[in-house]
Amino acid sequence: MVRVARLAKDRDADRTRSLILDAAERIFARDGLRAARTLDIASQCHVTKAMIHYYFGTKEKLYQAVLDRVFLERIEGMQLASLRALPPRDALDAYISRLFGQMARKPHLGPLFALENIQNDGIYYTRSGGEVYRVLTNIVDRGMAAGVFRAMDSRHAAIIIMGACVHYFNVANNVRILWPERRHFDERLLREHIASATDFVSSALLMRRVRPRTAVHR
Amino acid sequence: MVRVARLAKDRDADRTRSLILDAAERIFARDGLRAARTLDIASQCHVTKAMIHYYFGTKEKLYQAVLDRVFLERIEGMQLASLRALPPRDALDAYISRLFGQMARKPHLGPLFALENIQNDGIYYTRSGGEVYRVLTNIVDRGMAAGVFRAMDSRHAAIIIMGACVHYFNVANNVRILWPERRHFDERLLREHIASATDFVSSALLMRRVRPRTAVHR
DNA sequence: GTCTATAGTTGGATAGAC
DNA sequence: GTCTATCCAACTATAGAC
Repeated sequence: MVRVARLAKDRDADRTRSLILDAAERIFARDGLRAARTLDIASQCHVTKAMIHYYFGTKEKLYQAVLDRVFLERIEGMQLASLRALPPRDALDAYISRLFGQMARKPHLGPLFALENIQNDGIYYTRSGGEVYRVLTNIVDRGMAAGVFRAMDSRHAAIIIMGACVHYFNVANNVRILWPERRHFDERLLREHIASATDFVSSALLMRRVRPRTAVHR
Repeated sequence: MVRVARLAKDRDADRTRSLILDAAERIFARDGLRAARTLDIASQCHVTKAMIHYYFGTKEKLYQAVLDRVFLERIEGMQLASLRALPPRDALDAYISRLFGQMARKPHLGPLFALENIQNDGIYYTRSGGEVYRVLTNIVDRGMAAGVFRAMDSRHAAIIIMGACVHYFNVANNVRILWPERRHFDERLLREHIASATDFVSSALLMRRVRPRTAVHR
């Protein structure tokens, strides 16, 4: 190691802390808590491992801090309280739109939550993360009561809708399965997915009149 | 360690090999390749770590063997070739039904594939795993051509449908978010999910005539 | 606040007896 | 084919200089 101590004027506790959180968020979103390496996190943001322990104590506490931060961001970004007040169709549209707004800004959030659910049963997030699901359940229930959504179990509906929206991000690094001509995550594909998923969910839920087709083969 | 060498008559290479694969499948489905511990796998099936290396060489090769096996099971269980021959609606029903048949038998398959996609970009599975998606794409394309499915990009549709079906298994260990009265994965919930998801996907895709509602509030 | 150096532990893999 | 014992690399976390 030839690196020299950073100049005093370049030291900034808030900035360093936030850089570590940003890097940790990306690394944890790929590796999960157990497989993530503090060295990977440190070198991604050009600090030393010691800094992680100086600011966060342990890897586990850093992980908790990461989830606490994204949880706050999500709660603010989704504006859940306001959704409960909107009429069901508008609330559904707004819910999905805000959800995708967040995922578009940070495509790794899907994997981060997926790993947390699978590997840790959501114990680092669930504390109050369930609100995101419960608001969606509420929207579906109100839509059914108002007669604008088809009848179905709203809790299953919430999980299915969420899956329809977020699965894309879990397979995003592997899209060459379906798009061999593309090797990586792509801005245009993302926009297409958002449009498709929004449309898909609406079609599944909405009671709607369809203009009769001329040719129906079965 | 007080355990004594197993009696010669109780030695069975095929059985041991298969026990290791079973245990590894479960552990990898929770931890992923990197975080999985060979000691965990070994103790789950009451053999020693040494046996894993005797039969499979390295942890990575064991992981590959696990994915190769589930890949074969899936290909056989899905009977993909036959699906290409069915009319679109029947093919879609059969596809989803067979998919859920496999997931019901092994609920950890969802997490196993999710981790593989997120953490390894599918490189241990994709070799030919894309066929499962491509058949679904083909079904959707044929359904649109026949006028029985709504118009949409079939590749996005495939990803969305898959997400609607499998997300449930990723959050299954965390269902107390929505069902506080239940603490664990549950047989009845699974059946409900299968029914809901099947219905959801059909409603989203099918061109159908809906009988007019009497009261529509917006 | 940031660095280097290192302690302490875990875990993948191997050697060799039975 | 299965076991015990052990090697060694990788990793988290700490100590202490600047």
